[in-house]
Amino acid sequence: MVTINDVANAAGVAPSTVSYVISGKRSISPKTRRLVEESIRKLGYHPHAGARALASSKTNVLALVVPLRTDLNVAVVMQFVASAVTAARAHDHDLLLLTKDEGPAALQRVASSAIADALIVMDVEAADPRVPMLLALDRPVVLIGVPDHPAGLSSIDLDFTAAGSACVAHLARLGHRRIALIGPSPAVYRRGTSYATRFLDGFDDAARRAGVRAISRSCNHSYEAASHTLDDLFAEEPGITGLVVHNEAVLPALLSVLRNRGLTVPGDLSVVAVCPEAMADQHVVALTTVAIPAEEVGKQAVEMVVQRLNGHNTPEVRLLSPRLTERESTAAPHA
Amino acid sequence: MVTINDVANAAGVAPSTVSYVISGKRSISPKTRRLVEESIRKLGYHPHAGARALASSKTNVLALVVPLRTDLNVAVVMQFVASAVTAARAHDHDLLLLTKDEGPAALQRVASSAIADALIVMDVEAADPRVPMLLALDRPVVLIGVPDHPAGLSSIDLDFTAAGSACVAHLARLGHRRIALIGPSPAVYRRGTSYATRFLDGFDDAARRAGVRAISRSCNHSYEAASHTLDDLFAEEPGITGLVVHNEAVLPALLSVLRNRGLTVPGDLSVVAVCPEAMADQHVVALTTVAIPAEEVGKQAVEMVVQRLNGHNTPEVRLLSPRLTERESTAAPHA
DNA sequence: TGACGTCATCGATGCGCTTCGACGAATGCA
DNA sequence: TGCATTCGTCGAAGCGCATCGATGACGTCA
Repeated sequence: MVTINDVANAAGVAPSTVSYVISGKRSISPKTRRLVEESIRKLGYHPHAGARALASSKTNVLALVVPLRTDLNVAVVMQFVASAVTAARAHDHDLLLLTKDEGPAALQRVASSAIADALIVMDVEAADPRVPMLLALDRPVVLIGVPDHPAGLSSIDLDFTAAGSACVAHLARLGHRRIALIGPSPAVYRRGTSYATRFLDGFDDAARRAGVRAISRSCNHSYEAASHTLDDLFAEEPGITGLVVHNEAVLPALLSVLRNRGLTVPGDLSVVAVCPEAMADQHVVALTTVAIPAEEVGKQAVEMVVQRLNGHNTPEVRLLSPRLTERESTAAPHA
Repeated sequence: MVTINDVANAAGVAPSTVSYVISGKRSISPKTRRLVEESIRKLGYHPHAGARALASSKTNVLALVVPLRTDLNVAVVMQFVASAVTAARAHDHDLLLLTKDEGPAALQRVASSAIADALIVMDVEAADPRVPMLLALDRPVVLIGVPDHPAGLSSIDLDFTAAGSACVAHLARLGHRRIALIGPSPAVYRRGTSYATRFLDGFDDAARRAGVRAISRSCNHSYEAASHTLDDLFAEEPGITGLVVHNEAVLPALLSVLRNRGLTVPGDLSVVAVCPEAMADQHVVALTTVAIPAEEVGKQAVEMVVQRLNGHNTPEVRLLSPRLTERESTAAPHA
């Protein structure tokens, strides 16, 4: 292994000088800098991460806690992770992957062992058992999703309440008076994932304000489930002309069901989907969507956490404003 | 921070004794062991990862290089990562996430800085530029996917050649004489990802052996693309009665297209899909599949790498046998 | 009873790095 | 010319741990 001493010898300087060349924490004459940098390159020197962590109490690693269920959100989670790792590298950090399944103990472990400098936690629930422990961790933490009591933690998420409202507002503006929400699977509600209820709140609220009749159902993402949910909705409220789908996974199945029943979109039924932008064009008819800005969230999460590592010490809650993009799946209802 | 010295003091023993209690590398009297373990628990001691890495030259971290394009394979990649991280934890290792985009330099960096003990590299291409560097790395490496010249590297993958053959064999056995393959997107072939061509080889080969007329097309995963590809195939070979789909992402769109054209599955057309088992039931008709055993691959990849870390030093190429599960989407063709 | 082996524990050393205080040389100003 | 600064560099200390050789205590066997 090439050490800082090897570099120092090769360059004819002291090891500490090499260190200062690398960190830039003291001024170095152009001549020595050049000498050292050449030796580094020539020897292919890379500082030993462990030694560095030991001496400086910094690992340059961020821990990312991800829900690795394969049943849900896959595309969204993936987008998020991708942008987070990119952003982290841009700030000279690596990403350590933890799963939600490992529970609070894993967070404790990673923090106490100085494996990571900070944590980013996805899929936070309304009353998340991890929150109190994260507070006690004395390392920067950023949550994706907003718990009921964020206390001193930073968090970031799409403003799902506003998103719910935006969908209703759009349909109402087009003239729809009876609409329905197809929400996430019952499991999501059961887990208390707060985005589901926040969206529903925004949906109901906007419907009330707009004087629109609105009902909702949660729905699994099989073809069967989509079909049953639709039956339920039309049974309760036969005159539905607008559908809000807050469940990316069921979209393909749902659109198939509609087609099989001879219902055209947007002719018979307008559809607004809450999903990643990229998913809008993967269907027969391009979908009007409220985008889930997974990339933006990932990037900002990393940046918030890096800021806090740099001493910026005020917790902050960021809610990104929803953006509704009108495409072909919504139109005014038949008179 | 709680150090090994704190524990030693609390327990009234030497630091080295604490170390031996933890590692089990020397015998310890039951009494001291109890004392030490209690102190560890009471103080909430976790060994400092950096210090440990420095002293022992082991990080207990595995680097996982993932293709984080969101356009492709998302579900498969996700499954794989999930099982890898679980398996890694089972062997007391953490997972560091690297993206393919970072290129060979990132691998170099991670290895030279002693950030990770070993590497697992996904989405390996036939002539992968990373292979030579990985060889020079002097750390265990396991590849997911098989390059043309695996040289001294271990690798694991589904036996895609056999998978291609299995699909053809199944359709041939049912009596189909004209079949088509809808393959991955052109981008995949362009990148030289070897599983695509291996599958195609197996497909062609089996068709020849079975005396079946077989053609193939690559296909993007939009609705449009699916529709065009289908046109192409039927233009070239009007009598097609069996379809092999080696492209998870296009499945929903493809099935929609078929339905819209009034083609029933398996009545007019039998469909065999190559995709994760979990995806088989997400469609109107449960799909006959050759499973992509992402979980198994992830788990075994980790286990191979851990074995090599434990001194088991022979590179090994594992090809998992395909498993075809017959469901509702295949049947004998109309006479 | 003495020589010897085993078991449990200790102390010292070093892993590779960052950081702090110290120090000589070059520079400023009077 | 002399003194105070500033600049660039060095050496030493210490981060928390694993590991090796050494050391006693104890038991065994002759």
